[in-house]
Amino acid sequence: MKYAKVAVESAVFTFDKAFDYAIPAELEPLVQKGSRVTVPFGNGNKKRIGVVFELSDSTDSKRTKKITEVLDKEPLLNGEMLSLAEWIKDRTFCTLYEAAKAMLPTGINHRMVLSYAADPEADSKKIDALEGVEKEFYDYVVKKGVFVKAETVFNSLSVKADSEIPASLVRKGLLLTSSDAVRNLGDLTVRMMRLVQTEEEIKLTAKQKQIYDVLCDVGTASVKELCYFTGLTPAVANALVKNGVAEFYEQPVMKLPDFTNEKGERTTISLTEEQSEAYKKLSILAQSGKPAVSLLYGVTGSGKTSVYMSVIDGVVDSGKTVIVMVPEIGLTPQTLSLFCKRYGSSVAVFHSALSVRERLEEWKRVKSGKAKIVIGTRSAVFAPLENLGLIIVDEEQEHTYKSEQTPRYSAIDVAKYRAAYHNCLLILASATPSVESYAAAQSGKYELCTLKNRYGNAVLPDVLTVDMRTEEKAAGSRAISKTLYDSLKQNLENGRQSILLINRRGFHTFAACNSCGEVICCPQCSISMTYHTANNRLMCHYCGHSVPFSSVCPECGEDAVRYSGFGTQKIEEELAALLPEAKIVRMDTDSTAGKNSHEKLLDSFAKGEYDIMIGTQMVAKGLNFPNVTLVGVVSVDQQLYNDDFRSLEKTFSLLTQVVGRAGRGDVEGTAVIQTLTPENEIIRLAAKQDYDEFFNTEIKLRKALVYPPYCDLCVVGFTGSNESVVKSAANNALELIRKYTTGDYAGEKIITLGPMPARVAKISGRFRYRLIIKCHNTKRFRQMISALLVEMGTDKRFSSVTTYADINPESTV
DNA sequence: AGCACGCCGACT
DNA sequence: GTCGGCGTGCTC
Repeated sequence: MKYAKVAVESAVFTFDKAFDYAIPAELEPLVQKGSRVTVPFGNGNKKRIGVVFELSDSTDSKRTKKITEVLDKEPLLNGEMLSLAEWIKDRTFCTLYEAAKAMLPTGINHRMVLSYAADPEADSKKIDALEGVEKEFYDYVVKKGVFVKAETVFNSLSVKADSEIPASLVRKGLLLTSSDAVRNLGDLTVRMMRLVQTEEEIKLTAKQKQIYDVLCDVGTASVKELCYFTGLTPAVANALVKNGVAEFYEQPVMKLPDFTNEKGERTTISLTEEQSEAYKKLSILAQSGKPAVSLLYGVTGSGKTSVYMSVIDGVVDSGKTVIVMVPEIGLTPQTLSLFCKRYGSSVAVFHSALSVRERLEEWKRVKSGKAKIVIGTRSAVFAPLENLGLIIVDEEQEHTYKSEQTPRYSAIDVAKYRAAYHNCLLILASATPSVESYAAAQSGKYELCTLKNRYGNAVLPDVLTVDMRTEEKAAGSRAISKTLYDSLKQNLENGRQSILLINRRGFHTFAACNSCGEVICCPQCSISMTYHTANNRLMCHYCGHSVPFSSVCPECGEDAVRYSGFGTQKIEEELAALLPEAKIVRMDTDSTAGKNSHEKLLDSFAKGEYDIMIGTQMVAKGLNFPNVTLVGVVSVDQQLYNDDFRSLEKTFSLLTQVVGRAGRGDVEGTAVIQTLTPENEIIRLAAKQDYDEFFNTEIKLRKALVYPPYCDLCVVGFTGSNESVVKSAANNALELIRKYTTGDYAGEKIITLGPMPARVAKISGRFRYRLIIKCHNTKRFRQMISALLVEMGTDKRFSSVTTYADINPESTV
């Protein structure tokens, strides 16, 4: 008998491992390492999906069950990926299956679907005894004559999905169940809605009328948009269609970029002396056949892309493959089209805006060896490329490279793992490297390549810092100073474009009662709600809860609730009033309503169809518009005085990039920064674009206060709906850590802070507490944290609390 | 996390 | 005497 070690889905960290299963003789030729299978698991032998990690001729376990089914003809994960999955489990405290799943495209996932059929051997007395909905349910299944999907029965009979009825019928021996792995595809299209012409008058409910009215106004809209504008659920849309008032139709979502030239066209890249020096250094490292990490530090506008494109040429020519990671692909269409033009169809894009099916197709193109260059966001680091020759991480300081959901991996750490495995070069590129990376480069751990000069004629823009405490505001505006207004107006008159940056975090349009002072908060989260002009509703950005805006205060009953603050929508309104002749476009990262994708908006902005672009941080990054000569930052303070240890670094990086956006062409640019604290050093350094001085001050601070790179941080988080239980769980964990460090883990040098509530203390009704541990991320330390998670996870007192650990999270608040 | 087993109270 | 409440323990 042969055996397989299988990582099983929906296991929990506390008992997760590769479980031994026997391979039945008939499946033996089909079961392979890296393939998915279904297996019976747990007391109920419920069928679950698993991934085969190893094959063996023997087993230590006494009771092995048998693999039921093999789902893949070809293995999905090779040896490298399987060991990488174990490495990720070890470092991020997830289950083996979760780690494996993170490496696969969403479209490839199966889900287990439950179906029912009548048991032919059922006791006829029990059948006769059925009544009501139970009888209806049973009769429906009998009528179908075959196994029928649970979901189908629920929908046709309007039975709720959590109904007890099927379970009871199964218990009585009347129904048989079967669960099957079904491929999770679809999502090729987005569901749109339009009205149908009808002769007859149809009576609509109040809610249906709302959707009807919106449709009358706009003609067509996606169901998602309709729900956003009305605050209703898709159920109301379904009802309208059922009534024959409207109909659904499907519209394809975003397309892959066009490969105008299949083969690609290699235009010559001319490099400056400085660039070609960096290129030579990187090429030697890339061809050395040894693993290496290099930090490519080049000021904004120094042409980092030209340098690493040249390195890629060499690597591709030597028959090897390349991964290029970018922070947020939707906002780098320019980089994207550059790659597609140059390398044609050997480029594959791992793009969050692609449909599930398109993602799967791209993944298969890479897996089959047809595509050799993968460009994409965080998950692109798992691209199934063989023979990797180079990995590039663009804007390496960006937080998007760290996953904040299970598995909580850092794509840069994974890239290091893969670079070591393939003996290849990893390039971390940035204009403002993270303090940790730059320190590593200085200590010689990374190879440092520096580009100090801006490319071509571009010069640093003038930076005006506006003191918002004393500065006069533009007429009728609360957020825009006269200086900024004058600059915008002048720029507009000169026929040039401007970008206005707004920090969204904590800087939204909230609603408060002018009579009693009550701020309208989300009932499930400890956060104030944001006013949206588009649908006149208050929305919670954490859980999505929304209510119509009302000026009557829920607390004191006075008609005195007003909204205020400077959200992007509010700024847009103010600006439109100030500069009525300007064409303004707004870009929100979380705006769901726009019919135009970011890419389209950016494209029309680049073509000059708009004069001013307003947006949140993402507009500051990686864009290159030669006609933009003015950049304004509405307020920098929220970002600067955020109480995370990285807030100075983030502000510096943001400001440097924003300032770098202005004047990339031949015309000198201007940047206007509005702040309440103009004396702040960070603002001065960013205005000068002086990274080195920033680094020198910041690294001293990190050393004095013991923060990375002088230690690692491990956040242990506790969430649950009962605050006092969550709190006592956190206290108990602290006790356990004390016990460990004086016992089994004596000598482990750590500093524990907390427990304290997270800054957003409650999300979706769940309270959040955390411990912050300053530590060194060693195997022994991780073993201690594993032990802690297991002990917390098995303690009955805390069964209602979820405990997790995250090493070096993106933020500690 | 699920899921079943098992040992107590409310009902036929 | 049976149904079903949730406390407890296990998962190859």
